[in-house]
Amino acid sequence: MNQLCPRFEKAMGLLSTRWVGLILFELLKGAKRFSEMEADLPISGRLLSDRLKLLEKEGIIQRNIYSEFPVRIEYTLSEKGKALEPVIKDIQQWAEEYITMDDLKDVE
Amino acid sequence: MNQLCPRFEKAMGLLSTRWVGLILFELLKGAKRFSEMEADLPISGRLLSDRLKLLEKEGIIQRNIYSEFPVRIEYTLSEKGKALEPVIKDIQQWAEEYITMDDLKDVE
DNA sequence: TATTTAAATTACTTTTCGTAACCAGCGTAT
DNA sequence: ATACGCTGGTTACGAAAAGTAATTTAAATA
Repeated sequence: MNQLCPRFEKAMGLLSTRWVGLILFELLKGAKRFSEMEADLPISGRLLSDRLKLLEKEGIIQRNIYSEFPVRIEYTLSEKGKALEPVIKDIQQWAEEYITMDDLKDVE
Repeated sequence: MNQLCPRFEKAMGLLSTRWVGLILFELLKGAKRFSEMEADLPISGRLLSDRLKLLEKEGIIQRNIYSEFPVRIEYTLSEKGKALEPVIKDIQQWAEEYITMDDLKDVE
């Protein structure tokens, strides 16, 4: 009986897309290349490629090409992306306070 | 080359589980019954059931049974769950500021 | 044109999702 | 007793998305 705010629903949809949070966390530390992110995150190249395209389309990240040898491509947060920093920080803080060792055992 | 914090990764995994964000948003408004959430959220009973079980297992929500006629079962946030309020509020604020009408058209 | 390196895609299998139909338990009416 | 109505789920199954590994594209040198 209660309408959800469409903007919130959209935002939540984006942020709850698998791996998007970790990619944002990574990019908050600064510009990153594809292979760096692939190494740092537990995500396959296929999905990393998908998610970077999604985030670029949504205006959250920028893709910068440097025509060096070999070619270098860096991903950075846009202003819209940087504005998500509080969200990520809050999650970090919550995790530190409420995620226990037991939670990490993950004995599903 | 950069290690992710396991607690953060776990928290992000939880929060980025489909529908979890919307369920939290719903429960921040107060106790809710299964059928209320099913009506309010664009989620099927099967997944709502799955997610409620997950969140209960993770200690984020509580399931309270009232033996009335007919039986009433209410879900509420635990302390751990309520502590996620800042995350949800930040997402709301970000959505209001950065999600445009265009974003909502979603013409993928 | 062949080489080198990074970035991205394709082909294929496994997991998760979404829809709709179905079941359980309990109090009440017949 | 048994049949019904109400809430709160679960099951079955086809569709969609994710995971893995091998392959392809592309650009600057040589």
